[in-house]
Amino acid sequence: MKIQPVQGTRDFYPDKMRWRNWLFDACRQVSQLYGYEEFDGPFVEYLDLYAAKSGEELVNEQTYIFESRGGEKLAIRPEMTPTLARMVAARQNELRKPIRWFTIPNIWRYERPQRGRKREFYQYNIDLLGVESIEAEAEVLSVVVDIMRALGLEKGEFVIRVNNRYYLEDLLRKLEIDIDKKDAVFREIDRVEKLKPEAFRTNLETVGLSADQITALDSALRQKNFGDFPALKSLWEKFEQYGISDYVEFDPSIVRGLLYYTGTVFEVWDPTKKFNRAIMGGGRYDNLITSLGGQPLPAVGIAFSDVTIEEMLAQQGKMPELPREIDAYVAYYSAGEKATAIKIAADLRKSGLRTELNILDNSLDKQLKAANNSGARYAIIVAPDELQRGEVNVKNLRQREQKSVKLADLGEALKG
RNA sequence: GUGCCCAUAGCUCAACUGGUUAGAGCACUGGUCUGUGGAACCAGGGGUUGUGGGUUCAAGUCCCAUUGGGCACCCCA
Repeated sequence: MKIQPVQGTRDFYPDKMRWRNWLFDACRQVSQLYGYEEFDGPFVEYLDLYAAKSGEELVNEQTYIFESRGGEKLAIRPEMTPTLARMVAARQNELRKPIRWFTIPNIWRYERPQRGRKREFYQYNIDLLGVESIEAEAEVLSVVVDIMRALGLEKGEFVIRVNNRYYLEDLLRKLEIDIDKKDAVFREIDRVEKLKPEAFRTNLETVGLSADQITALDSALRQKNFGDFPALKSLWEKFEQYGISDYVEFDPSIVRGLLYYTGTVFEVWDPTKKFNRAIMGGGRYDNLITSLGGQPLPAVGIAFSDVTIEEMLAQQGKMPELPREIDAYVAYYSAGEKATAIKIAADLRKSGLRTELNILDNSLDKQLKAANNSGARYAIIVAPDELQRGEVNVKNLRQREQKSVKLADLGEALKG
């Protein structure tokens, strides 16, 4: 019987796992540099947690829902923010503020997999809660910029597109577009880039906008200047102070689908747009904690997944080479030297060196080949003649040089 | 959830319009080389052609279903 993996799930063989760890390490390191702490939560929640505020389609069509044995409606987390909000609301008073948290949960969404989209993925989330000023946005985006740079992406290789939903609402008001039509109009704005111009017009006509309103809206969306809109103006001043203004640009067509965003929204994109989706998405969600029964608490967050970031790196030829690496491989001439080899390996490990011991009683020839494939920097060859002098051969596998070393000096010889 | 494309050894691919025991390169194992690795040469193992049905004298090749992968839509990380 041959069983294939479940659609859209991920197998991480060691080669791939090294990459995942590399990615997670970068996220953790940078987040901690800014004083953010890692947290985690359960990967199942009551469905109601999402029903409240996530997007309708996300909950109704893309969430894995099941009934527990007790008959409760449960959901496998399709995003992390509601869990974060629930946890914060539950201990709101005792938590030190502002709250700087990050997490890398495993997320599930029931969608048709395609490039940059699986059903199972890891999603780095960073959130800053308790800061009303737009300085929060600047700090969170600054972390994001540093992570991208830690991953090897420089200026011009990614761009953070920023907007503010209130700016859009303002725009609708100026164009005298009925506020009741906001959701429908936002939806079209959100995908204006993907729609053909005619489709954009027709869709808005269907919503009930006049030809003049559509033309005015269309040209306003091309305007890459937010004028004197206060929130955006001071946000750009902060970007300047944080030294990240080279990485951001204003884009009035950024809306975001999730319902809980208020004010600032942002997305990270591949500037070549070869990958025609946002790599990251986030924004301000000032009302989510209250809607889950907490006291008012402003919040800003952003998230990206291992799948999209991999696509981004691959697209730009930036996937790192991460070969297997250990410090030493212990080989031995014959079974007679094995006991000594075991002891040497144990000693090396005690001194913190990653040491693989040859475990098959095969020829030296094979052992050296294995040593080479193990990714070891050094091969330790335990052989009778040298052993009589209290020495072993130490072979630098990269430089192909070999010397005989006293057992007592072995640890020192491998440090360089 | 809708439409379309794809599926042959661990990997990348072959196999004329359906026609004899499904091939190659790389990788792997062994040998040339029983105290020393990445080269070369030689040899070898490994596929009931994703799975299950059907058509046919005959199917990797045609049909149906199913599973997985990909692209667009949808949505979104």
